[in-house]
Amino acid sequence: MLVAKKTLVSDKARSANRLLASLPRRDYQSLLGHLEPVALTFGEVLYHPGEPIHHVYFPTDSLVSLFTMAEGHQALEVGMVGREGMLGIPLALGVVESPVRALVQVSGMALRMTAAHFRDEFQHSEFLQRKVFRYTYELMVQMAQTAACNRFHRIETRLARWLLMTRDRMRSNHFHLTQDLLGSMLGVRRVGVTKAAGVLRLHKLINYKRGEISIINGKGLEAAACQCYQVVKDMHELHELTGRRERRHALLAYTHA
Amino acid sequence: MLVAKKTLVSDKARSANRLLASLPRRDYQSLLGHLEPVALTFGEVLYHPGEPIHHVYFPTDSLVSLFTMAEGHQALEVGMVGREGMLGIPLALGVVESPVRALVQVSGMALRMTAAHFRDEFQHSEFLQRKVFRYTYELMVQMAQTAACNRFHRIETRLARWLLMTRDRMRSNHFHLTQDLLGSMLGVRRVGVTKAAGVLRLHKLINYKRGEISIINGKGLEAAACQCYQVVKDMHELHELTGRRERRHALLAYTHA
DNA sequence: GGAATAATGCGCGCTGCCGCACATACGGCA
DNA sequence: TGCCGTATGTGCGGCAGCGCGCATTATTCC
Repeated sequence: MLVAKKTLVSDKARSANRLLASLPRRDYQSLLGHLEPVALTFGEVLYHPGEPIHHVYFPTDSLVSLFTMAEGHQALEVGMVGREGMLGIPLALGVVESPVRALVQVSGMALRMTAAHFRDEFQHSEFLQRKVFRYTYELMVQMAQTAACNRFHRIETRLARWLLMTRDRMRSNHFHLTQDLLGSMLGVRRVGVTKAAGVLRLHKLINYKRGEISIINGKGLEAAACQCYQVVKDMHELHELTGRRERRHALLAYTHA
Repeated sequence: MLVAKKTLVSDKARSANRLLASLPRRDYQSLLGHLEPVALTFGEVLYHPGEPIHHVYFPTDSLVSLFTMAEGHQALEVGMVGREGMLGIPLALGVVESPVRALVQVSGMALRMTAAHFRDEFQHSEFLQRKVFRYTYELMVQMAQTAACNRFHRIETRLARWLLMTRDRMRSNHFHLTQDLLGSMLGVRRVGVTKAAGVLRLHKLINYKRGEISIINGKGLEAAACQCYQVVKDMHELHELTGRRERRHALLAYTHA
C-alpha cells in the first residue's frame, strides 16, 4: 500500500487532492520528487499540540480532524481537512509547531512531504504560496463558522452538518465512525449523539449500525443541517471557480441577515 | 485628532503597536509614509462580511472585535485585535474581502494604510511578511481557543477571561462597555451577563456602573477565569521573546492534560 | 424639573444538555 | 456455541442558560 509508482502519484493522486490539482503542471512537477503516498489509518495522530511538524499532508481520500483542548474537558474539533486542503499550515506561516492535535478520522491515502522539503518548495513556488495561503484563509473561515455553530446550534443540526461535510470530503455516503467519537468532535456526550442520530434515522435521513454510518437522503439531511454547512461548502467551491461573483451572493445574503 | 505630525507617528505610535514595533527600523521607515493615524470610535464597523477590505489597521490603544454571524442568531465574537496585532489579515493571504464583521469595541487610535499600499509594502518587506504571518498564526490559535471556551465554559468564567483580555490589550483596568454588548460578544443574553457580572462584583473582583467597568482585583479575576486566558496570553508573549523555550512548557503542560 | 432614553436588575417557566447508571444488541473469537 | 468486548439505547434528576416581560435606576435632552 505504501509503495506506489511515480506515475501513480503524478496522475491519479494529484487530481485526488484539490489543492495539488489546482497547481500549474510546472509547479507540481517540482513537488513531485518529494511527495510520498502514505496510508493514514483511523486513530493515528499526525500532530501533537506544541510539538514540531515533521511532515505536511495532502489527503486524497482520507479525513483528518483538528482538535483544541479545553482545560478539564474533552477535546473539541475546530477544523476538518480532507482532499480540499492540507495539514501543516503553521509551516507556511513560519511556525514549526502545531497548535492542535491532528487526528485521522477516516482511513485513507494522503501524499506527504517532509517539513524541510515543503519549506524549500514553498519558498520557490509562488503558485504554491498562493494556493496554500488561500487555503489558510478558508481554514480560518471554517474555524470561525464552526465556532459559531458549536455555540448556537443544537446537536441534531450540528450532527447533520458534520455528516455532510464528511461526505463531501470523502465523496462517499458511507463511512466508519462510532457515536462516541462523534461526541468528542461535536463536544457533546455520546448519549447526545445517540439521541440526535436516532431522530435523523427516524426521519430516514441516515442509517447506522455499530460504527457504520450511511447517508440515505442527502437532500433531506441538508435540510436538517444548519446553514453553516452551505456557507463553508460554498466557500470551498469558490476556490475551484475562476470567477466567483455569482456564488458570493449566497454568502452575503446570509451573513447580512 | 485625526491630524498628527509624522514624528509622532514614527516615534510614539510605532512603539504603541507591538506588531509594528517588532519590525526592523529600516522596514518600518518604508511603511511610515503610508501610515495614517485615525481615531476609531466605539461602534464603528471597519469591515463588513463579504465586502472588500479598504484599509489595514494597526490598533495602538483601541480594540476591535471580529464577529461571525450564525443563521437566525446574534453574532459571535471569534477574535479580538488590539495593540498586539492588525486588522486585514485576509489581504496577506491574497483575499480581498473580509469574512467577518470588524467592530470597534473600545475607542482609541490606530494607524492605518490603504489595501493597495499594504499589498505593495508586504510584497517587498520580508520582515513584514514574517511578522504578519506569525500574527495570522496567533489569531488562528486565539480563534480555536475561543471556540473551545465558548463551547465548554460557563458565562461567569468566560466573562472574566474577556475582561482580562481587554485589560491586557488596553493596558487599563477601566473601560466603557455595556452588558448588552458583552452579551453579543460571549454569545449569550444580556441577562446572563448581568448575573455573571453580579457574582464577580460580589467577590469584589470588578466594579461597574452603567457601562463603566473596572477591574479591581486582577489576580482574583485571573483565578476566576479559565485557563484559556493564560494559554492565549502566553502565546502572544512568546512573540516578544526571541527565544521561546522556557515559556513553551506552560502551553504544553496544559494542552496535554 | 420633567420626560424620554438607556442601562441594569429580577422573576418564572421551559428546554437542551449533562452526569450517572444500567440495559440491550451486535460481532469476533475461542 | 457461548463468551466477552464494544457499540448503542434508555431513564432520571439536575442545572445552566433561554425567552419573555417588567421593575428600577441613571443619564440625557427639552
